[in-house]
Amino acid sequence: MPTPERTSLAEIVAQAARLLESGGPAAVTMQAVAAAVGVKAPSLYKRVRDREALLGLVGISTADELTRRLTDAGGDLGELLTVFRRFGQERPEAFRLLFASSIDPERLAATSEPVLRATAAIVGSERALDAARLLTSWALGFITMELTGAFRLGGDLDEAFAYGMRHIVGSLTVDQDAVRPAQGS
Amino acid sequence: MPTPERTSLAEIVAQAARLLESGGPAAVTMQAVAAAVGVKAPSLYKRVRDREALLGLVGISTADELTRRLTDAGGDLGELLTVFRRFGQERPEAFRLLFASSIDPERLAATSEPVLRATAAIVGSERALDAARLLTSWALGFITMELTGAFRLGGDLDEAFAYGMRHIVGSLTVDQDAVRPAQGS
DNA sequence: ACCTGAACACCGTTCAAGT
DNA sequence: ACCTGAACACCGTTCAAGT
Repeated sequence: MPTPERTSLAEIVAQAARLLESGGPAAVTMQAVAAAVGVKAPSLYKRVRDREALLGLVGISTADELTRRLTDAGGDLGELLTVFRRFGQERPEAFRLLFASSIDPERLAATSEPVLRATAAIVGSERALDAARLLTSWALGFITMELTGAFRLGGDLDEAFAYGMRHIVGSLTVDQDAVRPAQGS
Repeated sequence: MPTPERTSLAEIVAQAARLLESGGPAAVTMQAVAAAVGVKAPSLYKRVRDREALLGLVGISTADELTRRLTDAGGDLGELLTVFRRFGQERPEAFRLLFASSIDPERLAATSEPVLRATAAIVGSERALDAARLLTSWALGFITMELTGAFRLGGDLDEAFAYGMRHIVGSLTVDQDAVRPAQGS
């Protein structure tokens, strides 16, 4: 005789994400997730293959949320970069998970899309991919170091972010091969 | 009556690093490390506070190794970036650990030193820190995405790296405030 | 002074048994 | 058809007892 469902996959993923953000990956135990959705641990395996798959689903939902924010941000490159950074600050654990685990290529492509459109408008579709990778790499590295606390030599981080943004975006609007190097200091 | 030492802290850290690289963080169990150095798990606690502290020591030794390579690389910025990338490719797990966990600020300062010297020579000591952060962020992000396999939209990664390097290094030799934007595509 | 077996708490996962 | 208790393997860590 059928038993009524006491939870859902969506709720499981949501609670796992909540536990991740509040206590890091170690806090996402199957028992803690089960308790959060009002069920015992073995029941989770009806909806999820194992813990790794569950974390993968959290990663996917994180990617989708980021995609939504980027899409809503409009086409300005500075705006996109700022939204990206703010997302990392608001959900540091989810952000780390997203770029630590490997995500489904199609989801990632969707996340890249707003950035690609913005770079295409500046450097043309030919160079849009390289430019998007330049921007994404820099922002990812900056946010990672900011979250890890690797920026400990002092200085204003907001200013450092603006400095980087100015230089990176600026470099796209210049034909690098035509730039004559300035003298030192 | 004293018992002769059957291992050493250095050997423990070395074996932990070896296990990390060959099987990821999950392979670094206290039992596996103990077996690798010829001892039982409880004995490790004579030399290491707990597993987390052991991984911290692996991180420190990784930072020191990276510092050594960067110092030996000379002062050319492109050379430094290439050495950085190669290190990530050779020791992906150690690289990930290094930038995931938080490392002792002094060790990190030592690692930054070669980069800071190189940027100071180009933009002056005033802006050396911001410039070093720009370069390090970009390289860290690029390597992270390369290792995770996030670059799946095709294209030549060596070329993408060279593209980024050209633009980032190039942007340092230009006064961004004086650059007039080019028109789109 | 270092090493170990035994023990404990905790976790992921499986499965037979319940409804 | 979903849920659970019981069980298993495995892990980190502690500690009394060995040498």
